[in-house]
Amino acid sequence: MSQVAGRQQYAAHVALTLRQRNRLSAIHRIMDTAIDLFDQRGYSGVTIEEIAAASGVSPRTFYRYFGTKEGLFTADPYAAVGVDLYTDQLDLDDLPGSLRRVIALIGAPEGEDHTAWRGMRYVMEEPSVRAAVYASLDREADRLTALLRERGAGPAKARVTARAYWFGVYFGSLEQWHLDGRTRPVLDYVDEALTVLTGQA
Amino acid sequence: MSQVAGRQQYAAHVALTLRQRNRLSAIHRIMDTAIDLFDQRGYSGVTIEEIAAASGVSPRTFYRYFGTKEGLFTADPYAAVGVDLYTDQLDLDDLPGSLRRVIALIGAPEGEDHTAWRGMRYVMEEPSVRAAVYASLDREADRLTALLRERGAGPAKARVTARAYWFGVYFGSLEQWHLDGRTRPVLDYVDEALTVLTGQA
DNA sequence: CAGCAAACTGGCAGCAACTGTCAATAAGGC
DNA sequence: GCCTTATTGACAGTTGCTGCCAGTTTGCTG
Repeated sequence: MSQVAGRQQYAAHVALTLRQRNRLSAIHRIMDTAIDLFDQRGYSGVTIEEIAAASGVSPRTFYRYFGTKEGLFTADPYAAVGVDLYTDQLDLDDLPGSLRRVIALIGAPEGEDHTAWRGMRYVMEEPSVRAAVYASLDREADRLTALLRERGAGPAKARVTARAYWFGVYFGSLEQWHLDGRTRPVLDYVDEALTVLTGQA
Repeated sequence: MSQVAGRQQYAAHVALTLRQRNRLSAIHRIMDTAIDLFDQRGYSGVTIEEIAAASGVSPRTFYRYFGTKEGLFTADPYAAVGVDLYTDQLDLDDLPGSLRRVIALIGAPEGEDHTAWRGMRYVMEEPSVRAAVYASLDREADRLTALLRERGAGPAKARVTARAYWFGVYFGSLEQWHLDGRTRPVLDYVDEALTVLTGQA
């Protein structure tokens, strides 16, 4: 989820210490600054040193926050604060519904300039970023596989289902939506994709 | 296909020029040497400079052949010779059968030491290698999506199906097989995974 | 078989991503 | 207001990767 559009403003209702608030605002500032620069000069045309300088932070700190350059797109600011948006929405008996809720929660699809979706272009078009997002999907699929197994699903069923949902339906829907120019609502694409898997029209 | 175990001996029946033969043997030599070194000191414990030196090749040439360090695991030696093993096996009206043929063709699963499967460990366990393999799957899924669309499938159906097959069934099966210690035949896992998608027991 | 164009290789220089270390600084409990 | 502890910045160093050019090998052609 957050790996594709992980820069949100929800969940401000958690009590945060000053350090955490500073950290969080720095993270958001760096993310915005970075995408501004990318929009100007392209992803590979911007160095981390530049991003750090423009954000008023040392390069070393950038790495502490994001780990890698691609981490800008996969880091979930709220994970550091202990908020797990994904698990809250998960219902193992209703994966389609869970997926719809996660997508809906990420942000309103209308509005090309919605800050949450500005990074989508790079996720889809920049190979290294795309690869990093896939690694996130991989981890999520692993988590889901384990949960399904706890519920009694066989290894094959659990693994294939989890991967089909995350890589096929989730990412596939977002990609198709992006390729179509983001005109129709994302949820339409998700619904279409879900019927392919579940088989019912 | 080849991205997971792309170091085979099949297709020696193609007429090759001296340059191509030299290139091919160098590629195989480098791959073998590299995995030997990895087995000794771990993936990140070996530098490309060392691999090149041990293979009797300049580092620059390594990059010309493989592009990246992970390219060792995703490069298909036979693509350079114009052999497309995948397309030959593809039947759009029988994706399950196509997948079984591709897996069967990669190599006999028996024999832990079969040279084709030595790299599997790194594909599964080394994050950067895994990511590179995912990028390969991504490309294959794209190809398959386009082919399915040409056959009249809708965008959602084509995209979700292609991704579910490559990421879910193909990679999922190999992973499960690897996790289980490579005891039962791979094709058993593929069959199990296929029934999850197609729905029939 | 000689000669030539093309492909290939190696070495060098350089950039940028990333990491370990340690001193300096800021935050939060007492 | 102090003292512990987490967080940051600066520095130096390693490694993956690329552009460039000169030297060599290959394989076609007259």
